[in-house]
Amino acid sequence: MVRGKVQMKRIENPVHRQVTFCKRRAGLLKKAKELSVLCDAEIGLVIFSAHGKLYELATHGTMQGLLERYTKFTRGTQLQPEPPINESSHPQGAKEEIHVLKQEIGTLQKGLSYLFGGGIGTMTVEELHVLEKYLEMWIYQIRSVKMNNMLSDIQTLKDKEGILKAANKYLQDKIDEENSGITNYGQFALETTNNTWMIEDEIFQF
Amino acid sequence: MVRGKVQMKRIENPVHRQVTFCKRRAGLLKKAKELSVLCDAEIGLVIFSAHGKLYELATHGTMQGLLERYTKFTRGTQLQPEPPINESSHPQGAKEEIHVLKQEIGTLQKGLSYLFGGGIGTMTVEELHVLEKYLEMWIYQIRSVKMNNMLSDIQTLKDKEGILKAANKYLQDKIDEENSGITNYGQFALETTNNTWMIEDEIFQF
DNA sequence: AACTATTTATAAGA
DNA sequence: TTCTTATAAATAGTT
Repeated sequence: MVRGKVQMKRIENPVHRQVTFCKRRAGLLKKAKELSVLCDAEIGLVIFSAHGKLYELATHGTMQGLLERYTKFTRGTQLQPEPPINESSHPQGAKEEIHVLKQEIGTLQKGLSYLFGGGIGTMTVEELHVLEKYLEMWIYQIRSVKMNNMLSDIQTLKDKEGILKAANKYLQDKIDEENSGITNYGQFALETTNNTWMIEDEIFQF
Repeated sequence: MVRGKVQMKRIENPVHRQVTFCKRRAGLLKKAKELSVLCDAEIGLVIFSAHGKLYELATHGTMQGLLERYTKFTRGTQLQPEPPINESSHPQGAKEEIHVLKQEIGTLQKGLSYLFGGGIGTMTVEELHVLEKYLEMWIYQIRSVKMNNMLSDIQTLKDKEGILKAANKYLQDKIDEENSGITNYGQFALETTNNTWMIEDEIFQF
């Protein structure tokens, strides 16, 4: 007998939980069928028990058919509002761009799930190959040669910087040595911090 | 008030049908949530009204996640682990965000390889086209962010280089001016070509 | 949307 | 699981 309201939380007693699961599952499936019949609605119901067992109901045809309908229905709203980003329009806000990018990825993930979860037709080996090629290309491009080239450019510039600094210091030392006690030209080029250089009275900041 | 048992057949009166649909739909969704909470079950419920409107419920995460699980379950295939994407250190700030993006990509990649590795994909040529577009866009955007950061690094180094060159030249001029006709120290630091610098007798090549 | 007479679902015990 | 039964919850028809 029902003694008072049931608390809306997980039933801790495993036996009770299992019994309740059986009963309510049956009830839910029944209600779903009734709604479908009475109101001419198409209903899909998927239940995974805590232990991973699957129970399902599809009222108008197969679950696969329903998922296709669902995919078609949601694809329009989930995938389409996908504005391409123009990175040059946000030259300063890398942060903002990244935020949008994250959203893009989320949407994409969603969209892909729909595409694959409720896809239509059968994929041939040929199609699989095409898709594989795309993924390979994708990964390859992320690690692309262009990236390597840019990294190498950066290294070259860093090397140049080191040599220029050495040359600068050498010249400074020469001046100091030559004019010690005679004339004081002051510091012409001085690295005051990691990011600031002072030449004569002018300060350059990176 | 309820007068006798309800006949388990489509309600012909459209107004009654609509009202019943609203009420029973709410009840069904509530029951589904309750079953999920009480018995720790993952439930997905999709309802298309007679007029095609969609109502849905997914209790653990998203519907697409559930559909993935459903697809996986019904296909009886297993998910293979996926190696992470390569790491490329970046000196500027957006590093962390990019790392997160990479992880996101890894997750998606995982899902994709499962879906494709499973060998039972269901995609039309049309859908493949859509996916193709999205992958292209995605690649472009990820590269964009990385590219921007790297370009900014290069610019900073180039700026440094320019200032160092200016300092170098300034010092050289001072020496020339001071010691003209008296002592010839030669060229301490001289850019001989685009890629070669000579300091004293040593030649540095980039 | 709110009300209420009934039916229906179901928790606990067996 | 299934049956029983006391009670809670859902809801059909009305306002």
